[in-house]
Amino acid sequence: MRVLVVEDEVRLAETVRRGLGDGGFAVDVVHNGEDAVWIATENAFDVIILDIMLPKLNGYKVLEELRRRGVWTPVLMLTAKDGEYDQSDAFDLGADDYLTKPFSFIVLVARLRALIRRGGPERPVILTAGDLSLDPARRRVERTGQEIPLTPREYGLLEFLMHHRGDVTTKSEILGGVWDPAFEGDPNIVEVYVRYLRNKIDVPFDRHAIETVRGMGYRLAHDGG
Amino acid sequence: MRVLVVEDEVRLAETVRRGLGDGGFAVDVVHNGEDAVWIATENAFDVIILDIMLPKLNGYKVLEELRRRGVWTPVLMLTAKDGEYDQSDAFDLGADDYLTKPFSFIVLVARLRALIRRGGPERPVILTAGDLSLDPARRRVERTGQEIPLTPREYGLLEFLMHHRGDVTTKSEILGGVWDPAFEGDPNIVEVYVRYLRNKIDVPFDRHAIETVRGMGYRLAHDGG
DNA sequence: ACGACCGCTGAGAAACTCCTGAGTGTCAAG
DNA sequence: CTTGACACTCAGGAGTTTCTCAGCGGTCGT
Repeated sequence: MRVLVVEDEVRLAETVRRGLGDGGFAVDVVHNGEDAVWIATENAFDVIILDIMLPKLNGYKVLEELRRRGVWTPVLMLTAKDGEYDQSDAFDLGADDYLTKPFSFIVLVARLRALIRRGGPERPVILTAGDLSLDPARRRVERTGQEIPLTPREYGLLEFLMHHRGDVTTKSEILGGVWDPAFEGDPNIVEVYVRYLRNKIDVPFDRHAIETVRGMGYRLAHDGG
Repeated sequence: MRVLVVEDEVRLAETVRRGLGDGGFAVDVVHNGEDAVWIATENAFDVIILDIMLPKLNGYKVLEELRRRGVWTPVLMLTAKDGEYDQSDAFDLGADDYLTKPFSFIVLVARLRALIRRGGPERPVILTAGDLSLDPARRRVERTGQEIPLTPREYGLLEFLMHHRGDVTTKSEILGGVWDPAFEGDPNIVEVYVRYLRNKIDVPFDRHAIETVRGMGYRLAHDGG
């Protein structure tokens, strides 16, 4: 689940990044409106958290520009209580939800989930690979109807692989998409989590659902193993 | 897609190198301004990532010097937030885009793609030679729809030959393009890998897809053997 | 035909990648 | 305080890939 956070207050941005990261979201942060338009145009995020007060291009302009460019990713706007803009403006411009600062983190996550669940009409709500299924809205993974409990990291990894199902993804891509983009630890962590996942989702005596492509990365089979 | 990274912070340079490398870019890294001018003048890069704070010759001087020499490769500058230079200076001097450190890797790649796209016509996404096909995005090679698994080196060699398909490429060119430009080992390695490739991609009882041109080098036939 | 050169080949050493089990640190619940 | 869940680190080992090397055979100029 990829989230773009557009927020110029570094402290707040970091808090949100960490919190959502722990919640299993892959978070990218940009600090001004221009970058926001760029990155949101070039990448497919599941939801965008957009502050109004921004350097270079304020939140309303960003939203306007995105919609003009045909980017219909759900947007949750952050409005200040005392701002010059009225909250209802957000809806007028095509925001899908808004939150007044300061906000509770729990509320933020709940609203995000709701937005994602509503989602875009074009995106299938439930990802599947063979008899493996993953429901992003409920963060639930099943094999033949049987729930498989996963930790947040495991879930993040599986969701990432599901999105790229059939393609080889490199360890760096996985690190960038599932861990913090600036993660500087041992890349071996990917191998370790692939193993954890395999232990949970593989069918005994069957081949791995997650195939190792030596020297390249990993690929989740279309038929889920 | 060749990228030159000019960055003196070794850690950051390495991160960028690895990330872009996995993204299918051929990455060269230099750590100071003088080397940057030299290598960028002598080679045809598709885009240059240029840090401002550099030993010997700072980023602005490098850019100035390159333009003076008639090198018009698109340049993306990395500016520090607290630097003495203003970001708008970058545009004045002929930079095509800039990014403020610290930056998100995703943003970097998106900007690069955009720059390259602006710079020239899109390259064909899938390379073919007869019933051989190579998909750079998926790092996947097929013959009549049947996947042929290759090691990273074998893949690199085949991709190189595919790019020069129909032309004779010398052993030195291959060494420079597929191995590290500073490779100092036995050039016989090329012959060895041509053989490995032939064993995997040739059709039995047919002529070699990779033709030997004695005294010159190798040529990949347009019709793939 | 002969020697010099060039590319081909098989074997094996060296380097690397990935897997795995064990262990540390943190945090929250009991 | 203890326990357990989770995220992550680390080191050893198996297997693969990369590279080196030496001998062989074909080709070319003389």
